[in-house]
Amino acid sequence: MEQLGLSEQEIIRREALQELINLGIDPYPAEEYPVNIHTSDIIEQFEDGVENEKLQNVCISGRIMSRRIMGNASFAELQDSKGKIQLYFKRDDICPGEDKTMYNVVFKKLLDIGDIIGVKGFVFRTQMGEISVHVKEFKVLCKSLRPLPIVKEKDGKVFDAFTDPEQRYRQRYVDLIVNPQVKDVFIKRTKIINTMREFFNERGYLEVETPILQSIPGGAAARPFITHHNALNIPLYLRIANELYLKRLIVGGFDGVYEFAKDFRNEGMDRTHNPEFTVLEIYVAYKDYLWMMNFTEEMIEKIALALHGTTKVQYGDNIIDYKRPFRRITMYDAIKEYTGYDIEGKSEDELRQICKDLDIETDPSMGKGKLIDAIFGEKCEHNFIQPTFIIDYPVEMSPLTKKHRSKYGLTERFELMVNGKELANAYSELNDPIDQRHRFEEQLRLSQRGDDEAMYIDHDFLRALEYGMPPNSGMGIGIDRLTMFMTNSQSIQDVLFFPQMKPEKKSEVFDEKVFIEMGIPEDWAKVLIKAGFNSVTQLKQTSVGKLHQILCGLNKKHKLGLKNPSVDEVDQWIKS
RNA sequence: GACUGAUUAGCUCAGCAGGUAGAGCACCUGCCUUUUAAGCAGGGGGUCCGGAGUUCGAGUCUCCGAUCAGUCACCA
Repeated sequence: MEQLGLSEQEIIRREALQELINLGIDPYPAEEYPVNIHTSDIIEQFEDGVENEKLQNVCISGRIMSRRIMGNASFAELQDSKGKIQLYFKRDDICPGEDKTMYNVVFKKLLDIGDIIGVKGFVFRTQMGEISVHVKEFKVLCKSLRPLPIVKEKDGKVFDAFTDPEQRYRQRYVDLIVNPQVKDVFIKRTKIINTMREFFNERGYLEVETPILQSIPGGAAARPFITHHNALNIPLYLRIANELYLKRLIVGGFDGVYEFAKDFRNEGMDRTHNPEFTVLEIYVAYKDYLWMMNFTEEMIEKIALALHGTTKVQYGDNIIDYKRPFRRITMYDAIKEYTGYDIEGKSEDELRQICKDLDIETDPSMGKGKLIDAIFGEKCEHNFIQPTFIIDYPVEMSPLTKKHRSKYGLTERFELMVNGKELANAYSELNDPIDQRHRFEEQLRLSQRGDDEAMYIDHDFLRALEYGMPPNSGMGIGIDRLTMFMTNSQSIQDVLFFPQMKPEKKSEVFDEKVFIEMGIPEDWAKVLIKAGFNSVTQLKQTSVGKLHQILCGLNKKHKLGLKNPSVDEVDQWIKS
């Protein structure tokens, strides 16, 4: 009965699976396969006319990606984790004796594109000049029951590429199999993280883990995901940031702590936002934001070099140069540069007027900080394509940042802009507990004014500050965005293995029980559903003769092997 | 959440001005012992996203819904 839901090709593959079993071949063997080399190594190491012992006896495994069968000889492409190589199968080499089953039946009939096999043989170059493995023996390692999308390629040109975004993201495993460039992005992503980790570890900073379930979602302003702890009977939030916990560790006496953290924000999704995302946050004691700027530059330059061997990286139409030093400009100068307005010392009302003049929408809940942020966001941010540090943010926008050492009303904060987007954010951290309390209270006032993004007050964090937190500087950088920039990916979905999607539409299963209860045998009930009957009324509206025809037809078509009912029987089913 | 567009075979896509649903690859049968987007000759395969409507007749027109994508809104 199971063939009812399957395509023709899937049925054929299941039949092949059964035939393999009938031949005594285990399509899913348990034992280790003694692979001794990767495809890419073979291609690198092969030299014409050079006797290479290792290549005389290779043992590789992977997935069959294409087959070209030509009578008693065949070619196939095998793909492993590192690449692809062509295989050459010759009937009389595979089957030296009388019995040609392994070639004629197993290889030619029962194997398919997508199957995973292991082969042993020697490396040679074909007349057409392609380095190939001449197969002496092969072994089925895993039978594939679903046909893969077929992607063909010639001279670097790809035909029938598997491009549908929905399928690529939902079935990333398929995407990874047939689109080799995809793998590359994720390898780079890991390389970015490893480069950063090394950079921090070299300096003696400690990688730590802090809570993801928090009772106060602090450290940033964003709507959280809420969950519930049954045993404690309290709400818990998935963290929107880990900043306040890392600072507690600085209070505790560590010189430098960092965490690659999954954060969660219950907000819109688009090309640059996913509800869960990864941020690196690092805090270093006794440093300030000027030090942190140099540190950040050095780190990013190093990443670019590690990935590309150069500081110049293509992103869309632009070439971004991550060579140190990056441009630095204050937020006020940036606003002056792009709007002509000098907002230094302006009151909230004056700022509101400027917004109006600049055609920027405001609402009454917006304080000075938000107004300035709106001007910057609307008029300036997108202009900073090359890496640029925007420094000295207004105090109202930065409730966790130390006041500027010399400029009144500002804080010691920078954001790194690249490609017109925020990439990193850093401060000289506020360690004055009394000031911190005032800032939180100010946030509370904003929230009472209707700003639903103002920060929550975390009293335990304030208590920690009261014990004394050494001066320090912290920096956060979005790993997903950094990966996008470093791999020329235009969508965050391309740098996440499994981007958030709406749940797959479950095919509406009309319960066959309803038919069974009418007295229809279970097998035939399933056939009826296959035939598209989803309700009793629908069934009763169909003439008995037609129904009988449909049922017998499907039975034959799908080779179900059921005994056809008589017209009278069918009549009784729908009469009841 | 709003607007626009997409949804047809396993995959990539055609399909008109309503009239029995098409191609290439994949699949099946046969031929072919160094091919390569292999080739040659045959063949099967579709709830045209779902539902309702208009019509003698809907993949095609109208409405409702689902999913995806893009833009915007939201998002320091």
